[in-house]
Amino acid sequence: MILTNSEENYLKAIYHLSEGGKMGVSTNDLAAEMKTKPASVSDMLRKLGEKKVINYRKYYGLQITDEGKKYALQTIRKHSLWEVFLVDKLRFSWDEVHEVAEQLEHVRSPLLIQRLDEFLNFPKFDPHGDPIPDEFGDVKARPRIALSEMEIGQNGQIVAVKDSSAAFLRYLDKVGAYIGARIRLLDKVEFDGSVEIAVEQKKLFMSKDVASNILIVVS
Amino acid sequence: MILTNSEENYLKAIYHLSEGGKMGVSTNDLAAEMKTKPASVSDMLRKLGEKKVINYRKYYGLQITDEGKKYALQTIRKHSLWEVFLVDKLRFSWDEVHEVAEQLEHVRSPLLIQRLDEFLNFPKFDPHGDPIPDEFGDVKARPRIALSEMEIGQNGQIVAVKDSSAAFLRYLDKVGAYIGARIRLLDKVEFDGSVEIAVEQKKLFMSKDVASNILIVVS
DNA sequence: ATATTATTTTAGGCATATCTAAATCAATCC
DNA sequence: GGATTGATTTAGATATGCCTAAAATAATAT
Repeated sequence: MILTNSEENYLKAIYHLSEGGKMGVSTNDLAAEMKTKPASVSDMLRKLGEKKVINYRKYYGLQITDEGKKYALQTIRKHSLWEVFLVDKLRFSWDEVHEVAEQLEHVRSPLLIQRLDEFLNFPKFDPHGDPIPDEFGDVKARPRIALSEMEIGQNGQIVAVKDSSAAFLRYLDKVGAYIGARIRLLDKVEFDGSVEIAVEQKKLFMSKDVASNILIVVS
Repeated sequence: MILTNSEENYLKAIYHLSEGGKMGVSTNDLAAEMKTKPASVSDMLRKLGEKKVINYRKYYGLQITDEGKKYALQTIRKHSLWEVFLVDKLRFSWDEVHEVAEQLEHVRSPLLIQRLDEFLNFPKFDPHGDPIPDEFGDVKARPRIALSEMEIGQNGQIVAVKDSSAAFLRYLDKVGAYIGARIRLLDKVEFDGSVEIAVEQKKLFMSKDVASNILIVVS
């Protein structure tokens, strides 16, 4: 079955939203993610339902099917490989790659992706530290460490927290340390184990207690 | 101004047809080239006329404008660079590249093309031996030699003939030596200067007289 | 010069993908 | 339980790009 570029993009967004959030994906959320209107999303959900890549019951909700996941992972794989190409071979910085990879991911040629993968030496993670699905759609679990265990100069991304108390989350919110935020460990204070980090460019200090409750994927 | 992918493709075809043939481009020819129907071409010509990339008078004919040429050459440049990438870096053979490059050429990112050009070491010719327009749309004139002057083992493409007599053209037609045909010089007979060549894979012998009237671009 | 033929264009439809405005459904609040 | 609110869907438009069938124009043949 052939999906249009637009259908591929929606499916990718649905996959990301349903993995990250765990709960159902709302029409409004999808509209925001796709920078479009809820009415357009409804239209598309009906089509994706007809193509069996999602289970869709109107006014109720949706669920991505195994078939749909396969397509989403395929697209994510292509996107990621192109990002690696742009950064490793064409000297793009990680903030320049997304828009271009968004276009490149829709090029249809299995041979191209196979050869690109080989040319890039079968990378396992994209420039943002996210794992690259293999040709069968299998995703390697990302090795995560506590922020307190990072080395000086290392970069990473917040992927989870151990403590989910409201007080802790309020604090994280205040300093801008949301899930997905980019972290760089600038310095470690040996005396008390506290750390100096940059969260999305913004420098701040953090106690060892806090830092050991934040899980990072290094990139 | 932004052109759609389809508009870019039409413009490229118009450019090629009006360069190669010299005479005006007919709606029918364009339809054949684009594998579509004349009615669709008429529609598109009106749009291209409105966008001032061609001068179009219905039932009369069309002419590509300077603006149009600029866009066509830009697209051809992107196509060619991707072809070089596919062949040089991803080990594609020259007959596998066209369809993929056809998709890649529509990716919009000036930085991408600039960096790709650099990554490929500023190639001047594509894998078919055609010149690659530079970023300003300038095309290097291709150095052409007579078939009789090729070295053994060299490959090239027929680009012109010196003798245009009907008899000569009939002969060329018979052996499949059309403009654009791929040539490989297999052997030269010192005694009479005759050559053994492969024209599009097909082996044949040719007298020095004939061979010196066929112009080749080596690749 | 008129008739035939070939080319080209218009008219009207279909599919994708989007939009705004209106209608419908679900959930929550007295 | 009924009314209000918010989310979602439908209805009706627009734009691209293609199609077939019919009309209009140009080229040619007699």
